[in-house]
Order: sequence, then structure tokens, then C-alpha cells
Amino acid sequence: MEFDNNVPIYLQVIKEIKQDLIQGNLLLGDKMLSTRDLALKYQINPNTAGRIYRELEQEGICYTRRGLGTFVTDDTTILRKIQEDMASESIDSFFLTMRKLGFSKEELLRIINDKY
Amino acid sequence: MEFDNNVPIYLQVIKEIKQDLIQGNLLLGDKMLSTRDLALKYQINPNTAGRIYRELEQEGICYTRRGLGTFVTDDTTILRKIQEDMASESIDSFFLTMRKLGFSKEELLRIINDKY
Amino acid sequence: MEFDNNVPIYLQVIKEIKQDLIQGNLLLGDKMLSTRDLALKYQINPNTAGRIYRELEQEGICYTRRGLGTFVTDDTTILRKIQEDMASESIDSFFLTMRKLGFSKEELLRIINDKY
Amino acid sequence: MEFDNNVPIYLQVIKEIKQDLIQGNLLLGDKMLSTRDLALKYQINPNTAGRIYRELEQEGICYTRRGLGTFVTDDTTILRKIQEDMASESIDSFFLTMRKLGFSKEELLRIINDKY
DNA sequence: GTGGTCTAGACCACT
DNA sequence: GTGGTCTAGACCACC
Repeated sequence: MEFDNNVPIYLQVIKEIKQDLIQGNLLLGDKMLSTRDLALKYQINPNTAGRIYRELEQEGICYTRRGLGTFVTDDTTILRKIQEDMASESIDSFFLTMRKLGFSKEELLRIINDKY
Repeated sequence: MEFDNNVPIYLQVIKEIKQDLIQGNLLLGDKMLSTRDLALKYQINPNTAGRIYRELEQEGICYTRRGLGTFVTDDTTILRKIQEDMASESIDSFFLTMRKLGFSKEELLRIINDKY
Repeated sequence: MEFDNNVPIYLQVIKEIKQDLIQGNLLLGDKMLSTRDLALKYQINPNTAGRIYRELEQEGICYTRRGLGTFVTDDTTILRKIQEDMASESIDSFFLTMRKLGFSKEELLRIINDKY
Repeated sequence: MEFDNNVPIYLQVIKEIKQDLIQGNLLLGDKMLSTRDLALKYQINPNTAGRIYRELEQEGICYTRRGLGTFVTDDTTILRKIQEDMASESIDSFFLTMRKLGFSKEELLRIINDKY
């Protein structure tokens, strides 16, 4: 994975993991990668991997069992919440930018029809 | 203006200035704010303001006349270039995110119709 | 090192580093001095050292790994490019000056034979 | 005339004027341009033009007569001195750079034969 | 007044 | 320890 040098790596990986959840690559209750393996997968430092799980835990997305590892929460509402948060943030910032760039609704509809 | 703490200030102001260009708040050939005034406007340090102009100059968006100030370039192609760059970046990242979040083309079209 | 007061320090150090590359004091892929050590070596401020690496990075001469340091690029074409750029600039400005000072080709050849 | 943004303008104009002397565009005893006209000729600020004459005066290259203007000195030794100074500086810095870039005497002779 | 450079010192993300 | 950003404040060349 290529990182955007202008955004903290841990935020970029967190986004990636959330998307894995939405896409079903990661299921409720699943055991997650060890911080060590997460570090290997993304070629990042183990400390950074640790931070990622710490942040996800704080958002209620995962929890840690001593000696067992880190697991995705069982909370069935969390998926929907993540998706809504990410989608609305993505949509809002997209709309804001495109509006500032002077794109009309028709142009946007056309672009999506053409490119998506 | 409020800054997103996760993105360097100078990049956020650069984006803002580019949008001012697109929106016509800043015209080709215009004298831009002095670095000191730019610093005042965005409540940033004059050095940071200087860096902003340095980066914009390097992108060919403005040029500097010693002792006179910084001016928007006269290059008429630059506007289009900026707009295309910013739009395609915005569109690409939006599409990527929405696809990963599982949105279909129809859903996107509906969202834009409803909310934009 | 002694700096020419009429030329920005960062440009003089950049020139020095490029020459180190040409002379093989610095090899492709090498880890470069940390900004702090570069600052010590040239008795300059760490910020100035940072700027030097930023400019070199932009010229494609080095790249940065977060938390690891700055490294000379692996691009094998860069050496030749740097050498050609520096040489042609040096030659052009030399020829221009000497011509304006009234030196003929024969005089230049004799000077080089005698002094180089 | 195009200025190198990294060197003070007044130094660049001084060099130009010295070369005019060497080339005979400006003769011993000649009345020089008024600061105002010098400013016009080089598209610089009158204050900068004033500084240029001040520096040249300090080097003994010209002198000022109140109400009459600025004149090239009559000192016949000055021409030779200027030429030698500029030539030796140009040669020294050229040799230094080319040596650092790894050019041999033969390569230099060939380049001069080809290009000068 | 204008931007450019430089120093000093701080905080931060990442290794 | 690594570079990146930011602030604060200074000096300079040029207008």
C-alpha cells in the first residue's frame, strides 16, 4: 500500500481497516491480525500498529483479550455506524470541493454515469 | 478559517487559494496579499505564509517581483489545469471510498440528485 | 566550510552535496546525514538543513522515509543529469563572462593549458 | 536583462557595467547614465541604481560631480585591474567547479575548442 | 512596504 | 532518533 505522505499513516490504515469491515473482509467477532502482523502487512512500525488498534478500540470497533489477541466487536450496530460516518464524511467533503470548483449537479451526474 | 489538524496548514491554505482562483475571487495577474497580510488573514505565521507562496510559485501559479509582491501568473492555461487537477483528485478519491463502502452507481446518482 | 555571503546558504550546501554525489563521496541509495547532523556539519540551523533536503527531494535526488531518514535516490540516471546540469551551467556562465572580457579562444586554451 | 533571483540585483548590474567598460561601450571619462536613466535601462528601482553608483565609486571606478552627474574615472590603470580581477575570479571559480565535477584538462580543451 | 533567509526553539508522527 | 511543521523574531535586499 502506498501512503499519502501528508496524512498520518495510522489514520490511513484505520480507514483501510474500516473499509475491510464494510466490505466484509473482516467480520464481526473475527480475530484481527496481531500488531506484529499488521505491521508486516502494511510495512509499518509495530508501535504504529499498536496505536492503530488503540484508536480502533477507543472507537468501540475492536477489543483486546490479554494473551488472545484483538477481536472485532460483536456489536451489530457498529457496522452501519461506521459506514454512515465514512460515507457522509466522504460525500460532504466531495460536495464541498466540487461546489467550490464550480461543478453543477448535471455535470456531476454525467461524470458519475461516465466514470463510475 | 478552521484548520483540519491532520493536514499541514500550508496545504490547506494552498487549496483555499486555488479555489479562490477557480471561483474568480483572484484573477490572472492580480497582486496577491502580502505574506504579512496572508498571515493575518489566516492567523498564521508570516514564515508559513511565505512557504505557501513559495510552493504556489513552484507550481507556476504565481511569481514574485522583488520588493513589489507576489502576483498571480498571466498564464491563461493555469486555471484550467488547476481545476482539472483538483477535480480529478477529488473525484478519484470519492469514487474509491464510495466503492469500498459498497455504494452502487444508482445509489450515488440518487444521493447527488437528492443532496447536491 | 566558508559561505559566500551573497548566496543563500541552502543553495551553497545543495551545490556541495551534489558535488559529493558526483565525486562519489555519496553513493546511490546511501543514507544521508540526518538533518541534525547536516546542521552540525555545516554549522547551520536544523530548519535550514531541512530545507536543503526538501529542495533536493524535489529535484528527485533524494527521498524520505518517515522516521528513518533521508536517502539518495536509486535512480542511476540522476548522477549524469546532475553532472550535465552543473557543468553546462558552469561552462555557459564562464564563456559568457570571458567573452565579455574580451578573451579569444586561443587565450582561453592557453590559460587552461597553463593553469588547470 | 534577466536577473538571477538568487543574486542581489545591484551586484548583477555592477558586473554588467564593468563589462561595458572592458568592452569599450563605456570609455574613461565618459559621463555615465543618470541614476534615473540607469533605473529605466535595467528596470530597477532608482534607489538600487543609486546604490550601484555608490559601490562603483567606492571601488574607484567612477566619481560624482554635484549637479553634473557621474563620470567614469580617468585612471588608466583601472581598466586593466577590473579585467584582471573579473577574469581571475571567473577562471578560479570555473576551474574549481569543473575539477569537482571531474573534468580533465583534455576534456576542457576539447569543450572550448568545440563550443567557444 | 515587499518577499527571502536564517536562527531558535517547540511539538508531532513515525521508527 | 528521524524528518515535518509551526511560531517568533531578526536581518537583508529591493521598491
